[in-house]
Amino acid sequence: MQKIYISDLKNFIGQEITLKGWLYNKRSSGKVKFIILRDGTGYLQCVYFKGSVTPEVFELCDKVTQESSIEVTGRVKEEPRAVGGFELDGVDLKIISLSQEYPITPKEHGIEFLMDNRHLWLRSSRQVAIMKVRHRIIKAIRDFFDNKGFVLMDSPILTPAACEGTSTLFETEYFDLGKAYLTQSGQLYAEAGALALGKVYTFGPTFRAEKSKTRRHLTEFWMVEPEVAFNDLNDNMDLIEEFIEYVVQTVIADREEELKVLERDLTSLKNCKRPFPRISYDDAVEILKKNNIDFQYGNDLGGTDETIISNQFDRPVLVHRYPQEVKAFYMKRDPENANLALAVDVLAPEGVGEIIGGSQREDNLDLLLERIKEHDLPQEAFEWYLDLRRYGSVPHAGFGLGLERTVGWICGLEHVRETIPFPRMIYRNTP
RNA sequence: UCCGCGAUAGCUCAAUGGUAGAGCAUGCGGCUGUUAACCGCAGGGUUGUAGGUUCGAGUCCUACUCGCGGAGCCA
Repeated sequence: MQKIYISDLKNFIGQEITLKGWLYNKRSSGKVKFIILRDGTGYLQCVYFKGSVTPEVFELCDKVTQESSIEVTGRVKEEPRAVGGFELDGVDLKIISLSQEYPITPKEHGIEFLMDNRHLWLRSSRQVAIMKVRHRIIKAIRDFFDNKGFVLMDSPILTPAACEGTSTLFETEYFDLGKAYLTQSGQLYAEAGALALGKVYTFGPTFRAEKSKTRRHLTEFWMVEPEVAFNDLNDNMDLIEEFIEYVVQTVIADREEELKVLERDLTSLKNCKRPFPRISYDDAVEILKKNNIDFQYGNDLGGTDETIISNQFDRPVLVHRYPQEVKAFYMKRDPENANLALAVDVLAPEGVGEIIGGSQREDNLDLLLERIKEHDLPQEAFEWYLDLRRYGSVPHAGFGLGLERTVGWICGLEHVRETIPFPRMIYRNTP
């Protein structure tokens, strides 16, 4: 038998149908019972009148508890008073499994309680909406690169050494080969891919063992990292702009309903069209000074600095050419000023902050060797990476976009912990 | 790691150093159009843990545990 979902109801008006799902909420008014059914595709109010169903069915309406799995049968009609615009005139109700007392009631809860019950919290309408937007963002990201001829080339998750040599990594024993680490970035492998396939992207989980404790940090998060051979910093920024515009515009057009559930004001997101402002690090420092921020030239931009800078603009801003000391060893120096790295960060508006970090890579073997020594990195571990400069090196560039921060921005969420089904944070690895 | 805040009923919270309370949830009753429905009644507590001050501690002090917000670091 063909399964019918709530999202298909417009095709069944006037017909008697059977739907399966869970009881989201119920209300009663003596001789009328209202049961809100959810099935993952939507919500449907089912109405049971005492006069039009058997006494057994009417009694079941009282017995059935929140989140019980149920099967409802009745006639579909349009009903502007009900959620979703449709209503089921119920004739039958079957309980598939009666739920025990459900911990998440239709009232306020604290974040600790909700996080402890994350596996159940995911059933509530807000979380469902977030997961649907997340999925659409992932699809938009993949569509964008696929349509431009990029090849998805996955990078390993277990790696022999730090990619950037700075962050603290999760460590594990790897048979007789000593220690292995959970990757913090697929970028170095993406570079190998770019020199093999021209345009590639990696899209997978990455790990940071930093004891970060802010609304922007997870220990496990997803990152998409495109890498393009023969691209310089400007090409990279062009790609970033086109990419962000595509993802944001596609998602807000295609997930309007979910963003409405999240009460997201779309004004700022609709603004998110090319060209984006591009400012240098020096310009950014000027902005901070004008805002009376005591900022030391040469430092990296902090969270509050980013907020002040991004608040100057009505769409994402690209900040380029940072002091090389605060950036990774593999970034190419600016030929016009060796103190600057050809890096670019993207700061999202509305106080969201950094969502992208990227750069043109150092393609000169000797300079890269110098950088590795300066950063005190073990050269042996990077021999394969250096080979990319020994055998047909080319200018190339790429960037990494943090998926959860992007989801948080588009959904208008305070904290990234709601943007991933099961967040991993410094004080939480359950459920 | 550092700074700040917090822990009381299943959940969210209240309670001048003096008998531990409300809303929601649960159970029972009422209501033929409810929208976190509403109205009435009932059950529900080792106040995070361990010490201390006091005639008396949920409340004051000390330590610990757990969590939350932020900083640093980063996407």
